[in-house]
Amino acid sequence: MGTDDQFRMTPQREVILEELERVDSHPTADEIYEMVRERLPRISLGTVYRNLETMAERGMIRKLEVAGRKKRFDGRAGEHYHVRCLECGRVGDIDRVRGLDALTRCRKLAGYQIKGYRLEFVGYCPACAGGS
Amino acid sequence: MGTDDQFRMTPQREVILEELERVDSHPTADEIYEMVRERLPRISLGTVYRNLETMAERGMIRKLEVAGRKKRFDGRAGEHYHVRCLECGRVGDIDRVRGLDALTRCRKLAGYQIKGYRLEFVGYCPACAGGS
DNA sequence: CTTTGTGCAAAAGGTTTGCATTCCT
DNA sequence: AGGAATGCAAACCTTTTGCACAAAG
Repeated sequence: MGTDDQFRMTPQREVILEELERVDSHPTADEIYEMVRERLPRISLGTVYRNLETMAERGMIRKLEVAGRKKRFDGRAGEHYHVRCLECGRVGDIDRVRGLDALTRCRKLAGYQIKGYRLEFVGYCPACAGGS
Repeated sequence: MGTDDQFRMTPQREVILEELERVDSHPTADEIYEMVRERLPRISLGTVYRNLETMAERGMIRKLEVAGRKKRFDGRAGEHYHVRCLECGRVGDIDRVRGLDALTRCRKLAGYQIKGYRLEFVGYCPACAGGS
């Protein structure tokens, strides 16, 4: 009575996971592809996309929902905020901590020069009310 | 010594602007295209894209920096937050008000069932430091 | 032998761009 | 004329998908 199908830890997945955990840059799919390709030259971009998706569904990695054209992925656990560079698009982390406000942390930890923030709530609209 | 080139208020731009101000749904470019097309059947999608971009640069409208695949546009002035429906992708507004916290407002005003939020800071990373 | 994953290449979705033409001024 | 904007179609970039083959249980 397997509710979920079996997941196989293939070499491709192992390497993707390792590379993703090695960096803290929230790479895009094609960046991950390039990183992985140095170790598995024959891997295909399609496989990278498929596996990132699969692993994100299983909670093994995180798919970032940030503004911008390309999707980004993250090997880190735990909730945290992000900082996006207006110039180069780079995305950094900010721990989600109480007590010390995030803006201050941001300046201190990452050296980012903060210009503002975007707050986006998510949930179910009246029409879709299906959420619960 | 014209720093900026001249901007012409063409019928196409007028209609795009009117339609955008008429709704509060933060339409995507193709939704705007459909709306506008009922009044200007011969307008092209390219023109819509170009004009949305141009008008956003001039601050006449706002290009939303929200998560998701398609870009969205907004005819409203003033800063405000957004709510995104996890089911249908609809994007609603929440005024940025002090005193009454946003979560409460969100439930009251829009009837959204809030499941969480995304906070994204923006600024310049150490490498791009050019911001000032 | 059945299921799951892979590589490859084609398709799809969204946006941008080149070019000849039209519209203003 | 001369610059700016338009329509059309082709190009582009990112992501997804179909399919035949390979690998794992």
